[in-house]
Amino acid sequence: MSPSPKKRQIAAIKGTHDILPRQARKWQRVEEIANSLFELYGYREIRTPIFEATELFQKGTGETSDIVMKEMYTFVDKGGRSLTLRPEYTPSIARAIIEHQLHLQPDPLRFYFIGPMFRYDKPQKGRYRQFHQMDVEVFNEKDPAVDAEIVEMAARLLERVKVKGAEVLVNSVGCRACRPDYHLALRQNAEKHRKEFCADCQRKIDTNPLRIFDCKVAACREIALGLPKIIDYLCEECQVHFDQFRSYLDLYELSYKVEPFLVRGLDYYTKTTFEFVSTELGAQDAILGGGRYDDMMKDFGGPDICGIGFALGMERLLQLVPDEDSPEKFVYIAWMGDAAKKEAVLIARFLRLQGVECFIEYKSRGLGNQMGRANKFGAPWGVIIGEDEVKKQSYQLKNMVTGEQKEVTREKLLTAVRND
RNA sequence: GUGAGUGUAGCUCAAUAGGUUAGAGCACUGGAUUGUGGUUCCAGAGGUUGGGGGUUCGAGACCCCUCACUCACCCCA
Repeated sequence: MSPSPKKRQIAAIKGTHDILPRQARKWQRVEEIANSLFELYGYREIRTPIFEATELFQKGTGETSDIVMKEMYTFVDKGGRSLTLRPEYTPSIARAIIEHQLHLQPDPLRFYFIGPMFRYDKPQKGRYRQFHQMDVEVFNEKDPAVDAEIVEMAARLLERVKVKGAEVLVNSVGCRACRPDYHLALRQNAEKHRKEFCADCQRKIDTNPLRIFDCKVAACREIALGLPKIIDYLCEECQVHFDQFRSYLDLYELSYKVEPFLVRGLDYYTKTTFEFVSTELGAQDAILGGGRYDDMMKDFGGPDICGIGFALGMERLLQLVPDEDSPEKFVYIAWMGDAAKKEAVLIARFLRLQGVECFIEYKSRGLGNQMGRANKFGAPWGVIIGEDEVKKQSYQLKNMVTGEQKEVTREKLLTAVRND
């Protein structure tokens, strides 16, 4: 036969990452903080499938958005259905509400979720193909007070996970009544400067003039400053909404910046939009972004209820969350000989039943070796079990920090370890 | 999708101008010490130099392709 084929190492696919135990511990910490905070505000977790009908995102996220046009993981299943791994979460929640008629139930329509999203982007710092978002959504609350509430909640979250220096940007993008007028004015105005813009911006004049504000070319920025601002074109309703939103932010004593050029990338946003940015993240500087989407449910053929929410990038957030080395709290059980091994297993079972974390290894090793491992793993306690201990039914308990050691019964062992 | 840069042990990095068997520190395994850890000493294991092809007497180094990562564009969380 031909020479055996070379083994090719199978690696995690592009844009995906393993979250190894040390890192996972940090994820858990942040997730727990987030979950309990959201619950505190009356939000409840909702979990939906990781893939949906492709059509859901085409309609919900928007046919013209980059996400739908070029970034979706879409495939056909064996039944011939076109499915898509969710690139964002909002359409899934909207779908679930309509499907289960959640708006007719007595529960509040406030939801949160943490999980993976998928976009076929070119990976770079802060941007991955499988990434994770925290998602928060409120439905059927028109009042601008709720807009401010979720911004405040987001700010509290960052505070609790000790992220410093994030800036809060807010804006209003108007509604279906006032946005067309603004678009027209913007386009006409930009048209006057067409020759002065970069090639990209010239194209944007025709496709999506709002995007001109995102351009980083100095000349374009210069011109952009003189272009009309959405703020000056808001209809009465949107203007009042925005003013009240701001007054509630002031009530919360939250510092923020009105960023008239803040444009959210998805088509469905109306009125309030906001974004938290950090200068420490590089080009992908948005930690979270969100806004109001008052027309989405109706457009889905569902009830005419409004919505507002935000998505937060976990990978980006975790870059900013300081590491915390929480001390280990487990008991390392060292044993010598077969009789002691069985005794060690029983002691481990006993302690675990009592809610004490313990660690036991089954490979026969010298005591010095075992103490060395206990130390290396950071165990604050070591228990030593040999033939004598089995006979006496009492064990050597060693404090790995002070080096003190004493003989204890099973019950004394438990109380000593617990009271530490 | 576009452009630029970088890939050597698990990690951080060496290897004169292309020249023998690719080295070091940390980490890992074992021993000194078979009932006592952190220090020390000794030893071991670990690499087709990201992968493939080419130039050459000879390639970790040079050329081409490819893959991955990084940074930026684009876009977004």
